[in-house]
Order: sequence, then structure tokens, then C-alpha cells
Amino acid sequence: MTRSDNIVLALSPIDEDLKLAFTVDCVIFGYDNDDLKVLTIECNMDPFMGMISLLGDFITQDEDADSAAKRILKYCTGNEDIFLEEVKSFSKPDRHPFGRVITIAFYSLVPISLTKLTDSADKHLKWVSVDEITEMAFDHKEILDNCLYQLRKSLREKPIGFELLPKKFSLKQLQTLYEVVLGIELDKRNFRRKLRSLNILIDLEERQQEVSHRPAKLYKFDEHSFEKKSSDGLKFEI
Amino acid sequence: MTRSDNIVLALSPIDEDLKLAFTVDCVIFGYDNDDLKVLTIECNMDPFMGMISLLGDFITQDEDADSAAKRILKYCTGNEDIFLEEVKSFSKPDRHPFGRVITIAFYSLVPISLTKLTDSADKHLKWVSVDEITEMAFDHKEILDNCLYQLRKSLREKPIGFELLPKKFSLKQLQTLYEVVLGIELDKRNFRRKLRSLNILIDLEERQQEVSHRPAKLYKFDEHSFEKKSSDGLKFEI
DNA sequence: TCAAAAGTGTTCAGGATACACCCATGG
DNA sequence: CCATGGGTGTATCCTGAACACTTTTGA
Repeated sequence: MTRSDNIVLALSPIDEDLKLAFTVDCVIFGYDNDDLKVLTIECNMDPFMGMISLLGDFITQDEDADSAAKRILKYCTGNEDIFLEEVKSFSKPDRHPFGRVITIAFYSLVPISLTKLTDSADKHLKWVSVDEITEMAFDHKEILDNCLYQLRKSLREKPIGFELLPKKFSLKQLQTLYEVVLGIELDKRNFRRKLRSLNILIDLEERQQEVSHRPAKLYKFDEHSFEKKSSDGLKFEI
Repeated sequence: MTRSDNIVLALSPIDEDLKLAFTVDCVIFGYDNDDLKVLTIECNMDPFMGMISLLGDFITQDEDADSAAKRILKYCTGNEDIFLEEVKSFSKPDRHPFGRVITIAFYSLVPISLTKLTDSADKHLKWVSVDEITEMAFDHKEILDNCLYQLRKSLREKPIGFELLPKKFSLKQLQTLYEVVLGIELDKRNFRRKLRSLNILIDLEERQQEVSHRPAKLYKFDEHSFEKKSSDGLKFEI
């Protein structure tokens, strides 16, 4: 996979008569330093030259949209086992200057600190704070906005916040994540009581290291327990 | 538009080299006689000959997926102003026997009693109870299941139940709709109090006619009031 | 006057919210 | 011993759930 996998550059899978192509675009959200970011690549195609764009690629003949998205994630991070959710399609006839390019948007979640971008991808990619993004190539800003909306919705309905954090995290980190992504303030005691009552965290009996104050206890997400509770009809709601 | 608009029959927009085509499929939900139904068309293509299928069509060069879905709705009902929500894409490489056909699934809601199927569509189409459907052509049963799931979710989060009822309806009708679609029982008094507190119904000061018991009061949905409340952050939740 | 469905209030429990102080650690 | 962030409990309010009888109409 080369840089030409940026759909901006790869032309071959576009049928020249119908000018029809089918792609996926991934909004890869990362979280680091109490900040929500998106993985971007610089666009080198007029009229969007120099603007940032999302990671996307054609869907090949032998894969479905989901697999294509996973392939992009693996290309960027070397990892396939990443949270991924389909959001919606974007298919305005004039959305792409090369012709009819219909795309399915996904968003995915990674903790930036644990995510080494692969060598091949590294030099082209950039994490950009969501707040700082005012425009993107193509209709990618619109795609980002839709995915961000969906992320916020899902974050309140399903326990996916953990996907953005390191395996071990403190309750404070988790709370800040919710506050940053949702753009709201949460009460510390109520937040903790809520999570305690959900019973989906495992106390690791460990503490933060090398902090100049009382170190926080560390937890991990109890995926197994959640799956069980979930099928019993647990209502996750923050 | 002819019957060949059923994607099963129309071949031309499939590129013969790439075998790539792009379609929409509509799960058109209708409600009648306290029963949730889906509009279907008989499939006349092997290996699905005789099975029911969803209403679908190619996306043309000058429309987006949404417009294609609306076009299908207009073809079937003569009406364009119908509730429509995109659900997800279906893109398994082998999902269609003719080649690579990627589809975007939508569901829409109509009150069957108010929906005259257009003459051209009428003879081919059939309303089938959701409960009775065990198999469909292609992966349409999977599409239906996904759309039904999404309908149930949205029905609890947004005031869309009205889309399935006549303009004027009784509270009993509305409650039964929720009970039928969600497959649950609701308490009459709690349900009515809930609706009262939401303040999104207009009392028409009218009553049912020609029923052999005390006639129920009729209401209509106050779309304007809801829009206002919604932007003020009303949490609709049933 | 009967059958059939419409319509209405109260109580209780559990979850959501608001709120302030002590604790542990490193420097 | 001080600065910094970690950690905890209680009182109140509100919403959701459970529950039974009276009213109106047509036949």
C-alpha cells in the first residue's frame, strides 16, 4: 500500500465510462493529552491541494466496506482489532472532482499513546485536534461532523470510551475523556458512583507512578462482564 | 419507471468489466389494523424466483442515495414527503448474483390506510406482515432485520410513531402502535401522562365516529411545537 | 341495562443531581 | 508542611412503575 491509496490519487478503480467508484472513509479518532484528535493526510489534488483529508480507499472486488475500513486501520496502525462503527454514506453526485465517487463513512477509536503509526504511513499522517479543524478536502469536514455527532451519541449509549484510553486508566482520566468529547462538565462523585453501579470496571490494585501528588488507582474495562450484562439488558447511559 | 426498476431485472447500470453497481433498498414500513407491514415485490430472478424482495433501484448519475430512495417512494406511493432514514450499507462481495452490487438501506414509514399505491406499482407490490417474513430474496431479510432494529431504536428516541398513523389518531391507537412495533406492553395511564408532559400533541376537540362504545378523542402531532422543544433539548424517550 | 372501550390519580422506589471536606503523596 | 489532585457520603428531587375504578357511548 502506498500513498496512492489516498483515494485522491488512485484512479484505476474508477470506471471511465460511468465514472463510478466506491470507497470508504475513516474518521480515526485518537485521544491524547486530554484532547480529541483525528488522523489526517495531506491532500495533493486540486482544488484541495494542501488541505487535510480523511483516510480513505477504494473498496476492492473481494472485500466489503467493513473490511476495507479495517484494511485502512491496519495500514495506518498495524492493528486490525480496533473499534469501528459505520455512520452513513455520502453520495452527492458532485462530491468528488474525479467523477462519481460514493463513500461509506466509518469512525474508529484508538488511544494515540498506544498507537504507533506504521513506517509506511507515518510520514504522511498527522493527528489534528478536532477543535482546530475548520475545513477539509472534499466533503470530509461534513463527514467528520457526522462521525463526531455519532461518536458523542454512542459514547452516551455504549461503553466505548475505553477504546480511546490506555488499557489501564484512572477514573479521573475516564471522566475527563467524557467531558472533553461531550463538551460538558460532570460531577466527580456522581460519575464515580455511576461507574461503580455499572460494575464494568476491574480494580487493578495498582496506582499511578511518578506523579507529584496522591497517585490514582488504575482500572481496566471488564469487557467480559459487560457483554454478559449487556445481553441481560444493561442500560448504559452517561 | 417500470417493473424492471426492481434491481433484479435492470442490468444496464452494472459495469460489465468491474461488475460494479450501486443501489438503494427501501424497507417501507406500513401500519394498518394494528399490524406492522413491509412493502414487498416478488422476485423473478434465479435463484430467488418467487421470493419477496425489498423495493430497490440503482442510483442514477445525477442523484444521491437519498434522492434515489425518495424516487422509489414516489414511484410506489406518488408521494415524496415521507419519513426516511438511512440505516447502513450492505456490501458483501457475493451478496448479489449479478456481480458487485453495493446497496444503501433506508427505511421509511407510511400509514397504509392513507397510502394509495400508484397504478403502475400497485399490481406488483404487496404489504406483508413483518412477523410473517422468514426469508427474502438476496440478503433482504438481513436488511429488513437491521432496519427493524433501527426503527425500534428511533421509535424510542424520536417522535416518529406519528408517521405510521393517520393525521388524526386516538391515544389508544398511538399506544397500540408502540406496543406492536416494540413488542412490549405499556401502562395506559403512564403512557398518557408521558405524552401529556411532552406537550407535542394537539387536541383536535373531535371524537371517533361510528364506534359502538365511548368514542375516543382525536389528536394530531404538533410538529411545530416539537421542533421548538427539540432544539431546546427535549429528551423524547418512551 | 349491558357490553366495550375511554379516561383518570396516587403511591412508591430508584436514579439523577447538587454539594464540601479529608486523604495521600512528592517536593 | 504545603501544594496538588485523589477520593468519599448525604439529602433532595424527579421520573418511572405499579395499580383499579368511573364514564360514555351504541346496541
